[in-house]
Amino acid sequence: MPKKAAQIPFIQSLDRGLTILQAVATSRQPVTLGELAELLGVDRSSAFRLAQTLRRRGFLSSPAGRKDYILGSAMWTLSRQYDWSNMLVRVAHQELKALANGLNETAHLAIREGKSALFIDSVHARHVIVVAGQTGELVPLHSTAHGKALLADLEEKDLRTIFGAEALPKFTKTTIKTLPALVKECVGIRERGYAVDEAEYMEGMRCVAAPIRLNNGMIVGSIGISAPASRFLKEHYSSYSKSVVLCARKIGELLSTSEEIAAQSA
Amino acid sequence: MPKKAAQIPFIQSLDRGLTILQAVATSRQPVTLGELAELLGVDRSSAFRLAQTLRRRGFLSSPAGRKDYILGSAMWTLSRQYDWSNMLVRVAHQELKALANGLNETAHLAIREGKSALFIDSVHARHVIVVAGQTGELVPLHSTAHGKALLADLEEKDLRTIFGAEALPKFTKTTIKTLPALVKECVGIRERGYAVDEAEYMEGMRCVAAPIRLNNGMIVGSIGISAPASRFLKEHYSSYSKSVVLCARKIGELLSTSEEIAAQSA
DNA sequence: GGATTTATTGCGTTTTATGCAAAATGAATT
DNA sequence: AATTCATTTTGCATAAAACGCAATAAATCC
Repeated sequence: MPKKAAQIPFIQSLDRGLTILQAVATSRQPVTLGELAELLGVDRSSAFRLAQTLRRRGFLSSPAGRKDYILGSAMWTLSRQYDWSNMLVRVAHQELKALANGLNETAHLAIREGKSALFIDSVHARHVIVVAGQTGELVPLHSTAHGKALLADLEEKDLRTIFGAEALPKFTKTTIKTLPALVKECVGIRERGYAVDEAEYMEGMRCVAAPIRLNNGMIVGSIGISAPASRFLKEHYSSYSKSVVLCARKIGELLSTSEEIAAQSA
Repeated sequence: MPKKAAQIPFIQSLDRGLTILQAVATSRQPVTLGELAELLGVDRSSAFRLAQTLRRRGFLSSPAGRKDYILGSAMWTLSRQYDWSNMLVRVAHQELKALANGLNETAHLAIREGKSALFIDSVHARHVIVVAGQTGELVPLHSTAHGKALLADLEEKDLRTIFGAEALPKFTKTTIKTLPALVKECVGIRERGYAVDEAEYMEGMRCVAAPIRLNNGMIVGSIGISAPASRFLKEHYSSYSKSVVLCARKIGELLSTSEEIAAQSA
C-alpha cells in the first residue's frame, strides 16, 4: 500500500496523555488505572506513569483517599482563564466578512455571557448606515435572533435557571412573553437550524442568526445578519438564512480542527 | 529551583506537552514555535512535534493562515462537558462534614449557576431540624451569603451583566436593593474573606459563607453555615466565620493538587 | 487472617523522542 | 523580481526515555 508521505509526526506519550485526559473528562465515574491501561493498550505501569504525570501538573486528581482519577483543577483554570471569545473572533472574522460582503448587510458574531448575548465582532457592509449592534453590546437572550440561537439546545429547566420565574422583559409587540413559548421557539430553531428576530427587540429591525457548533454539537456562539425591515424583506429570509447557516457550519468546522485524524491508516 | 526532589516518575514529553498547553492558555497572544522551544529549552523541531501532536488532537489550533498556536476546541469541549460540581462535591465532602459537626450546624456547598447560587451538597448537624437549603436548591446571588461569596471578585460591570438594569428582587427588609450597594458588599467580602446573610433572603435565618478559591485566586464555589437567628447569634459570627474561611481555604488547597502528592502518605 | 486484586517501584531492553542539519516555506528588503 | 533573513518542517543517527516485565507494597475481599 502506498503510504501518504505527509504523515504528521506525533509524540506517542503525549498523545496517550491526551487520550487519558479525554477519557477521564467524558467518564461520569472516576477512572481506574486498569481502565486507562486497557484503553491505551499498554501495561499498567505505563498508564500509571502517564497518569502520575498528569496529576503532578494538576490535570488529574484523585478523590480523597481513593486511587482512581478525575479531572484536576488545572483543566478548570486553563479553560476559564483563556479568552475564548478572542479565539472565536480570530477564527470567525474572515467568514464574518465574507458573509457581510456577500449579502451586503451587517453581520454579527455573538456569544452567551450570563443572561445576555454579547456581540464580540461585527462587519458592516459598505455604504450602509449602521443601525444596531456594535461590538461589545449586550442584548437579551430571549428577544434577539442571536440570543435565541445561543439558547437553541436548552431544555425548559435550563431556561428556567437562566430566566427564573419572572416574566420575560418585553421590548416590542412581538417579543416572546413566556417561557413555554421560548421552549417551543428553541425546538423550531433546532429543526430549522437558524433563529429569526421579527422586530422582537427593536422596532423595524429584522435579524437571522444561526448557532455555531463544535463537531460534538456544543453551541459556542452565533452568527447572523441584521438590517432594517425596510431593506431586509420577508422574502429574503430563505436565502439569508441559507447563507448564515452555511457560514455558521464553516466556522464550526474551523473550530473543530480534528480533521486529520480521519486520514490515519489502521 | 528549590523544587522538592520528586521520586514521582514522570513522562518527559507528556510533561512538556502540558507546559505548552498552559503557556498557550495563559498567553493573550498566539504563541509561536520559537517561543515554545525557548520555554521548554528544547530544539525547535522537538517543540514542533509536540505542538503538532496537540494540534492533531484539537488541543491546539492555529489562526487562519498563521503558523502560531492558540488553544483548540478540545480544551473547550473537555472543560465544558465535565461535571465540575461533582468533582467539587467529592473533594469537599469530608471538609463539609467536619465543618458541620464542629459547629453542630448545617453546612452547605454551593456553586454559581447562571444568576443563582446552586447548593450542590449539604451536611446537617445531628439533632437539628433542617430549615433551609436542600441540595439542588437554587437561591438568589445577591441576597444570600453563598451567592455573595460567589460574586465577591466581580466588578460593577460584571454584576451589571448578570443582573441587568432591573431592580434586585427583594425578599426581606434587609435584602440588598441596589447594584452599587452590592458592589460595596463585594469589596467588604474580599477584605474580610467571608460573606454574611442577615435574614436577607429568609426571615429569621443567618448564614456565613466564604468563597472557595483555586491557588490562582479564581472562585469556584462557596461553603457556609446557616441556622435560625435564634440559635445562630450575632456573637457567633466571629468564630463561625473563622471556621468557614479556614474550611474554604482547605478545600481550595485540596483542589489545587499541583505538587503535594507527597503529603498523601500513611 | 489469608487470598486476590490493584497500585507502585526497579531495572534491562527496545522504542521513541531528540538534536542536528538540511530543505521548504514565507516575509521583508532592495 | 531577486536576494536575504527568519521561521517552519522533514530526515536521520543516536542518546535518552518510555516501556514491559517482574517484584513489592498496598487495598480489598472473603
